[in-house]
Amino acid sequence: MTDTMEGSAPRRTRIQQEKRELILEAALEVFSANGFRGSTIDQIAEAAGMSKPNLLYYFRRKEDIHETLMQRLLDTWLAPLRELDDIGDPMTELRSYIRRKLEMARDFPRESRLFANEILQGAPRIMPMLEGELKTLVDEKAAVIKGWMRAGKIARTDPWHLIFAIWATTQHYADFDVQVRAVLGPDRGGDGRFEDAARFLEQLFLDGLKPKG
Amino acid sequence: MTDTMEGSAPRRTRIQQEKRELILEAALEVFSANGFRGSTIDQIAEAAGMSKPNLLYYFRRKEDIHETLMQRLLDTWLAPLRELDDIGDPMTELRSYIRRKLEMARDFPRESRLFANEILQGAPRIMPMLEGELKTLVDEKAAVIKGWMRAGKIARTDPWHLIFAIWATTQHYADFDVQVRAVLGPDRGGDGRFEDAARFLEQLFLDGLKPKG
DNA sequence: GCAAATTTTGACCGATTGGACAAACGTTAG
DNA sequence: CTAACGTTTGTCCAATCGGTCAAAATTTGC
Repeated sequence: MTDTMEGSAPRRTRIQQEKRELILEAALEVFSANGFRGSTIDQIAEAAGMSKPNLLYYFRRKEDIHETLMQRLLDTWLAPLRELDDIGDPMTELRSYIRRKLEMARDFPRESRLFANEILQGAPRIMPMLEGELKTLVDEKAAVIKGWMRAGKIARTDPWHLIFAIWATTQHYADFDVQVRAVLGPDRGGDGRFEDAARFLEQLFLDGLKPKG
Repeated sequence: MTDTMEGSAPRRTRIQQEKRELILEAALEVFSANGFRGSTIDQIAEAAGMSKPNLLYYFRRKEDIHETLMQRLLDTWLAPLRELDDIGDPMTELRSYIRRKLEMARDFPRESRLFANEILQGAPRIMPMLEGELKTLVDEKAAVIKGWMRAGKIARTDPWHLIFAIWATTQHYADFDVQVRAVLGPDRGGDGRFEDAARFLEQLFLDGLKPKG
């Protein structure tokens, strides 16, 4: 191996690609459960079924794994918001955005927790991305929502805080999963909890709590 | 010192009381910023202005500090929900519950993050409390809310998920503070963000997003 | 088949960690 | 004053951590 594996032209072997994927998968499992500092290279190596020095052959530092994981995460994580589009009925757009976010919390809880962990610790490694890419995207979508409000399609309110509320309520089911399960109990906390949540969130965001009539 | 400091009758000195408070305050700062495993006794000792062995004289293990902190936290953390009462107008009760929760996120962000950290890691140390005390309280308040729904005072929906949504949206401003600030930017992310959030959440929960009229 | 390149491993290292311990220091009641 | 008790500190230890390194094992290009 003459390459440093980090440059702009990775040029990787078949084995390198496979093993790196294996490591990233294992690291996602470990990091999301224990946080960055709470996770050890040994844990990740064991979860990936290889020795520690072998893992360090593919990622020279623990931080490199985390960084790679984080970069990939953010792209897929923001995809639903990117899809929020000006064309189409606003209420329908919002409803499907909420549903997509909730589906991500259900299908990718580890990614959600990894992200939550990073933010909780003050986002030391992704702060530039929050102030740059993320802020730009949110501002852009907030403008779209503002347009809907001006057109009288949805009630006037703060688009930024609306987005925060959608993030908070949906990701809650991934990040606080153990609490949700504990409170709902064995029967209601089963697989059906996501459908219940979907129904509730749709009603909350679209109708509020005011009694009808 | 003949006492173990752990029994049912602590019997503590004036200095012990003061120093233990000092340590708990310092530990809250450190634990909430770095998580349990990410925090070191040395960090806490330095934040408390004492040496590590001296700190270990008051709390024999790192885990004891965390446990004590967690026990105190839960009481104050659930106080707003305990106050949710059957008497009084349902809409007013819910509004002030939301406001109280948001005020706690504003005034006690470290406590919120400490709690979030613990849940994110799977709540290894407080699981019994979640399944016991917390579940009981939530079930009780869910019954109250259900009564309001039956009486036609508020729209029919799932009380448990309603409580989750209130938790998620309010605590979001403490747990994801850096993200909220980054997205809102220097001007809108200032001190006023909590008033904006309060206005938004009130509208969201009480009126929904449906355009009026 | 073979040489070069890549992959894997065991042994090891310095730094950090949680915690133990005895000695020194301070406080207080008689 | 002083003996008993409470407090503080310096020193030390074993375990764990992230990471190195050279040698062995394996794969790959020709």
